[in-house]
Amino acid sequence: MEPRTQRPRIADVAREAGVSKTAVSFAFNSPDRLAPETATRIREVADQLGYTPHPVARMLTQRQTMTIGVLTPQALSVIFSNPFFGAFSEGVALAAEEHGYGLHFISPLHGSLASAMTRATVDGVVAVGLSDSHPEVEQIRRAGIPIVLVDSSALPDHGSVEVDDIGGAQAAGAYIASLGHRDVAVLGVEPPAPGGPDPEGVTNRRLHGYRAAFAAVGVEIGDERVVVGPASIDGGIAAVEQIWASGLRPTAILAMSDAMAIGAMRALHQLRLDIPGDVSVVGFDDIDLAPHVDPPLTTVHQPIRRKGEEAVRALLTVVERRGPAKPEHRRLETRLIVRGSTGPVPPHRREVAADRR
Amino acid sequence: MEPRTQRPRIADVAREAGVSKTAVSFAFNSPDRLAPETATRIREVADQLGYTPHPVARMLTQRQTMTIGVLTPQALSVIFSNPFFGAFSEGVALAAEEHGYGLHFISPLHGSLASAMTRATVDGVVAVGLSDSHPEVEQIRRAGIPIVLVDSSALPDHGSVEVDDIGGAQAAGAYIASLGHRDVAVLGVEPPAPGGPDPEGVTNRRLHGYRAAFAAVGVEIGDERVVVGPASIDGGIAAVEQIWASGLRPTAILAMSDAMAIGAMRALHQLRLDIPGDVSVVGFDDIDLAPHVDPPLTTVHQPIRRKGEEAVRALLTVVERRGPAKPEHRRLETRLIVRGSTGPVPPHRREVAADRR
DNA sequence: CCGGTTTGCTAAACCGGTTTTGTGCACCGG
DNA sequence: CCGGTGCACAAAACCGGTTTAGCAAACCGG
Repeated sequence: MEPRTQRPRIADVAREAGVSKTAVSFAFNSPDRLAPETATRIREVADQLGYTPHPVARMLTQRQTMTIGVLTPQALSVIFSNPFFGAFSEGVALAAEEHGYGLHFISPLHGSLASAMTRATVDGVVAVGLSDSHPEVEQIRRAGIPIVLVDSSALPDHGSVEVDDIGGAQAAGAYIASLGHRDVAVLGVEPPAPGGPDPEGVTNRRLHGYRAAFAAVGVEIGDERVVVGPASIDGGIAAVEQIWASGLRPTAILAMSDAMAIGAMRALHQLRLDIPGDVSVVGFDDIDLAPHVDPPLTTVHQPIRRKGEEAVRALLTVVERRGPAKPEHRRLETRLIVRGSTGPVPPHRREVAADRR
Repeated sequence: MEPRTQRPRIADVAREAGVSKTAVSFAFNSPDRLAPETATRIREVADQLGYTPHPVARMLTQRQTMTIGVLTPQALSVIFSNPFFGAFSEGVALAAEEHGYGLHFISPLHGSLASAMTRATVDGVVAVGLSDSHPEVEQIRRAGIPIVLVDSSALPDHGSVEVDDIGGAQAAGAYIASLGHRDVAVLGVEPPAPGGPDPEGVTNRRLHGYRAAFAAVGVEIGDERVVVGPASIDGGIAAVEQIWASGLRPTAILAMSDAMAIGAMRALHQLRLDIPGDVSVVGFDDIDLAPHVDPPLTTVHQPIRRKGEEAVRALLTVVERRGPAKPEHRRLETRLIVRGSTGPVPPHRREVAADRR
């Protein structure tokens, strides 16, 4: 009465073709070990029955999944709202496809990254924005899964790909300072871990760069001038609203992501402020659309796609050779790209450097 | 001499705890079938050994992967370059995470979607832009994998989610026509299948809408005015270059994706043309950044995220209940959003309707 | 005190393949 | 004519778990 199992199994093919399971397996995986006509006969029977080897069973015996995971400490639904991630995924996908690997996105399941990890069937993972402060990393290594960290070089014995965050931020800060701005605000990206600002995280590295640049002109960027939020347009809008609500009136905004910068511009526009006439805005990432927004966004360029590609390449070198090759640590360049969203500080806000504190 | 197998297996835990494999399995999956203290003891041993059940083995016995696939007929690296896809993925991810499912992206492996499918371990797939002209669909159904089609309602016995492409395109066309434009060009999205223009595809539906709108004012949009390319910024640039190279000088461009529209604007800008003064541009999708580009993009809005969500929901209703519930077919609304990239036809190009053919 | 049910666990079968080992037969040189 | 080698396939073990069937001891009402 039960319709039995839906899809044909290897045993069905074997019976139908009058051979053993072994023969069927051979027909698919090493046909040269069979007499040619036997092999073809088996295959005929197989696809006449509509048989394809069950991928899970195959994974189990071969001990590999031909899949790499992309691990994010935040929900995919928030991650994907940042255009940066799309471009990054593009790079990851490019390298993965090139090597015949599939892509599996892993994000916290019911709030737990750890439990999501245990469900995931991957040969290795690219973890973005995950520092060693995350206990998950330890769990992954215990599971013996190769891992490459993106945007955090925390673990020396695992591969990593990052960019020169400090240098990029410093360049952006120095440029803004050179335009005469002394009253600035910083828009930081939400730390992945809700538990405090990760000292090794992207946010802090970039902040360090900004601060270094302004320290050089004798200006200190206080914590009250740094507001963090999700790296999205809405996040940028909310951040600017918060800044204005707190009474600050900066003449320049340093955003750690282009999406936030664009949101900031929208919010400023709503406040009837001109960019860059009243307020300058500089982003970070240089997403594809950065040159196309109004005004064209001055931002720190980072090679987003290459970041994804390099991460996968680094991962695959350790995945594909059994032995743990010495982990690669790669740091990619950043550079400031000046477009139209930045300009000199407005005259009435000009102050002598010594004026301020 | 061999370091044996890396990660501990269930048998190791069983031996160490002095119980049977069954007991260990129970300790994890149905602890109530064990004496409380036995269960806790087993778990202690387990995580002291660093044991977690092997996900692949678990999949095999439970006959489910808790993963859904997103199937695209094009390489992920090209798909992800379209901001639309990021937003779509956001919706997919949201619904998937909500139900505890992981996400697996499936794209052609070595050029073959079919072989990529056989490798994929998923409980169901959301196929975007895949019509029944793709033989893969047949293969998937034979494998007994539930499927929901996005942007093509071709198969009545599978769920589908689409938007009112024709209506949206018609609205866009009618609006452009109402501004006096009679000389237009269309930027179509590359048909997923290299094998000719899929008559059921998105491109043709939208084209149908545009043509209907212009037919109403007595203008026929000839095939020479339709150029297709990848749905990306670069695709839009290339398409406009091709149009200009062919000698056409349209006063309005109807793009089937915002990314192409933005690329088109860039190319037009390079040609020293003003938007919308010389040429009007209208997109399709209404991506997040559409209001922020220069000039703000007039476009046809479609609920991108909801499309992803609905697709997953429709898929899960059939995945989660054994029996094949009657497939859902959902069609979402589109609407024209007028912003700044469109305007009246320039005076020197104004022509009486009767003038043209 | 006895037959029957419940409790707590184990042995064995199973999921659907791959891989190792084994076997019958043809072939082949000595 | 005979032992050795190679070929084509089969039998059985295995991958790492879950699930079913089963069994001994404890419990329980009469």
